[in-house]
Amino acid sequence: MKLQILTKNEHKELHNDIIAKIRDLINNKNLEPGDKLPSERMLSERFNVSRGNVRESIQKLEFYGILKSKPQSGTFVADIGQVAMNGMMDDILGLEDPDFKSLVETRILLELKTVRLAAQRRTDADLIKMETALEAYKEKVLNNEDAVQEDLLFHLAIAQACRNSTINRMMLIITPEIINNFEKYHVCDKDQSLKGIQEHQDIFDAIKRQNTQKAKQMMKVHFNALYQYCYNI
Amino acid sequence: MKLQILTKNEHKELHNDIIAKIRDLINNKNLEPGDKLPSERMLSERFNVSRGNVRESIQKLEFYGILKSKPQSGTFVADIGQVAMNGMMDDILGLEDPDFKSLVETRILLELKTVRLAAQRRTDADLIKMETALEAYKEKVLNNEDAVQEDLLFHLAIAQACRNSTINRMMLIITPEIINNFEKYHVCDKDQSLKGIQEHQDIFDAIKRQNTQKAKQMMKVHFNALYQYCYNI
DNA sequence: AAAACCAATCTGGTTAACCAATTTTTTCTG
DNA sequence: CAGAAAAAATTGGTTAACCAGATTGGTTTT
Repeated sequence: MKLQILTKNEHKELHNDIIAKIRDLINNKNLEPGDKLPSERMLSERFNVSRGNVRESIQKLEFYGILKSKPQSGTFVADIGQVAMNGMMDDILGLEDPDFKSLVETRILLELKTVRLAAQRRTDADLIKMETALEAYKEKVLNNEDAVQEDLLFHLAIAQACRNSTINRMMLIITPEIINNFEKYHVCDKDQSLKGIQEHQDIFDAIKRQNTQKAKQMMKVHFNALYQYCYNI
Repeated sequence: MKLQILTKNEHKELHNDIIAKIRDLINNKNLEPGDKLPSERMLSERFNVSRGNVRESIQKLEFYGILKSKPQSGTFVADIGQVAMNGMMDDILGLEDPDFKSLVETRILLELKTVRLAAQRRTDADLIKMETALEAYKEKVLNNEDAVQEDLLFHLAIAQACRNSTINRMMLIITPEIINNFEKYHVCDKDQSLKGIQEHQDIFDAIKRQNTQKAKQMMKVHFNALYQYCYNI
């Protein structure tokens, strides 16, 4: 086989192509939950791609819970049934790259929840972490320095305090994508930062006093500018 | 080097170990955004692990937006700054496996949003997809068959209609994990399924009439049993 | 006849060798 | 000496070879 280095897009297309072929294979062979897929070598030969590519696609399907690999044994169809499998496969293949609006919409949704949960569940250690991040943010802003990182860390500290590992993971996933878009669209400015100090302080105080309503309300205020901006792109 | 096959847990530990070492390296060498990391070969030698392990760790850090690989050139620190980088690294290293409660909590949060957005934004094509899934669900339940898959597909159809690729992606991530836990804890039963038909119908009707308030309310009702169950584990 | 055992085979996991694009260094030329 | 051209070294991407554990089918033993 000819060696060829792929661009990110070509790579993704090949990837999706293999995933679609695996789906068709499962359907054609009527493989049911628990059944074993042909070996990676057989698949790579049948699809006329390298074994590495097959492995990568299988790993993605494992990430989404559709397949399960067992070492030295084989790759198996997970227990989610044919109908669900096909539905999820279509979803996975149709996944678009996230746009800025959907990112912001999701971030606001998540953070309005994390701040409420954090107000309920925060420990003393969480408070210290948040306060540290808040002080670092203040110092940067008052020195007229860029404080995007410290802003971010304060929000991540809240997410950690909400004691929900799934939400926490999702915040981690969207955070870098948000940052990249922020830089691309130049969302931040100095005036915002000064207002931000008070807003961050209000949020922190509400969490400290375990006032869930107030915490959510203050977070809403904090996101107001971003919300407006996002919906006027 | 001795060959050794790792269990999933050992694999994860090695992985986190390498990530921590990369973080320390960036800090010690004071690498700033845009700077180049040592090559994969150098890292694998320095950390005394295989190059494949290093590659895998780098790919994870790329997923979270901390590093960027450029083919035939090198791996670079992303533009998020040292403070943010350290904060996110700690978060990534501290990520726990998702527990059932956090999954359900997150699913309810996401779906109360998707149903509202779907009611606003659904197209005719979305309606058809949802109705198809709904009819399949009805048929299964009325025939006294297991309908977990069809249930799931209806909810995924709503998620697609919400026109938010990020939320959609997150629904896809947690869905298989939810299913696995459902099976483990035997959440579903027959009585729920019969009630489920009416609840699904109510949700669908509200989305069709674009009644956002009603849609959210009906989804809340639909999740009530799950919510109670989850908080009493 | 059933159970225990063993070796050949098959599997996913792992490593090492190889490739092509890029970057750096050297050499050549004006 | 400066600049261009060429060659050597470096890099991430890719493929192929190898490994250890699991499976399987046949054989032996009880």
